[in-house]
Amino acid sequence: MLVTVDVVIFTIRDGTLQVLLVRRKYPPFKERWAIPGGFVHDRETLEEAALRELREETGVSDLYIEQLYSFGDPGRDPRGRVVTIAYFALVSSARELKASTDASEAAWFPAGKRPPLAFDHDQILDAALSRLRNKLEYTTVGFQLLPRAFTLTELQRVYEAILAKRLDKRNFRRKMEILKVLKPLGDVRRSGLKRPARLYVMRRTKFEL
Amino acid sequence: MLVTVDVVIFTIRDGTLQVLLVRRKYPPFKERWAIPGGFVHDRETLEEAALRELREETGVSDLYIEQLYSFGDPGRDPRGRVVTIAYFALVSSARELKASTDASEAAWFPAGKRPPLAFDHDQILDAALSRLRNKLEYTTVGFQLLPRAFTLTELQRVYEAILAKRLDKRNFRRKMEILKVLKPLGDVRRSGLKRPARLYVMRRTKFEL
DNA sequence: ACAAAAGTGTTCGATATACACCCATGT
DNA sequence: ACATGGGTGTATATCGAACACTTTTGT
Repeated sequence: MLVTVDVVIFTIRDGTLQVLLVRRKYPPFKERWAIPGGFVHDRETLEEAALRELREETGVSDLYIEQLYSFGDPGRDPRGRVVTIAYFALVSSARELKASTDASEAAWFPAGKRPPLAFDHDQILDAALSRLRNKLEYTTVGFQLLPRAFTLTELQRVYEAILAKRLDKRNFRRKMEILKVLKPLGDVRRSGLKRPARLYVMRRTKFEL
Repeated sequence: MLVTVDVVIFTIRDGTLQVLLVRRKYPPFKERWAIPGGFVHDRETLEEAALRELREETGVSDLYIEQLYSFGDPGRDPRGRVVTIAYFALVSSARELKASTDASEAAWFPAGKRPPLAFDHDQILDAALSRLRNKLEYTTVGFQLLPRAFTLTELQRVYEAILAKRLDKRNFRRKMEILKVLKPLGDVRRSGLKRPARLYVMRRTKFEL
């Protein structure tokens, strides 16, 4: 029986939640877009395999990753029995990513507006999305999508992009304050023609996440 | 690479949350207790495999089951690379279970007071316990541990056994009322020398769980 | 009559939501 | 001076936690 890992890689681009997909070059599902993934090697843990796939696709390695769910219906891959352990990962929007992999065409798609995917990858992506939305509410995963230093408005835009709804600025800021994870940097970001915004970094907390 | 399913089977016995373990007859971990499990067959889904293991161990088949997490560290099984998809299942305390399997010795242990287990099964069991406790708070999984008809006190005892703490009777009943999942049966249970308790069944809701 | 478990409301603090105006900056 | 996004507080509704007495039955 074959075991693979598939990694749903999210980032924020242009203010929307986007997911990295690769275009398949061979059958089955030739030319269809799919979630990046590959076989688990003999001496690596499942998470190491997921991190390796991630690094191969994006070039980055130190980031948030979490096991999502395992999919193994017979027939999900027409070539044979393949069980996949799905992971999801969050990449900071500041990271410079390998433009497109040597081996395969890769591109970012808005998570909600994407082409139909190969295999059961639509199902996997939906599971990742709903897990991400859930965790956003009771953890600090959202911070993983931003660069080290960020403004409160940027953070709020991340939440809004993921939840796909507008949030109240004052309530949002109060909630963040209660979490006690924001450390003011004293510094500001001047982004052009308006009042500069204070910068924050995430305080390392043992809990949350 | 080998793929197995392991199933953490919970029930309520003597007012405590118990888990079904089997004693291993062969190395590795000969004589140690372990979570029941086995290989995934070629033409069955992962969940079907988990249900089959469950039926083989307990003789029951229509019950609550849910995928928990996958464990696949190299070295978790000294015989070779084995990835296991862990499930957890809830068996109603009313069910008559096969006393002990033909093939292997099986027994119930209090979930909190159990012997050290084979492989990484302690880790799996801990994960199952914390998942169960979590889900208890925002779903109706707890009902799965009771027979079809039950009293409110019985239901409260289930919650208390799982959370390992006492709950307030009035607050508990109000919470159940808000859930709108209790259908009064009109009938009562006379259990001896005291006031009879009203019986309820769970109303089938599409949501929850 | 009494022992034993069933059943029932109210108060209070904490948390979540709705809502509008002034501030600092660059041009 | 004005346009732009940054920043701030209060009032109300909702939810969870604490808490004690009366009712129904069998003996």
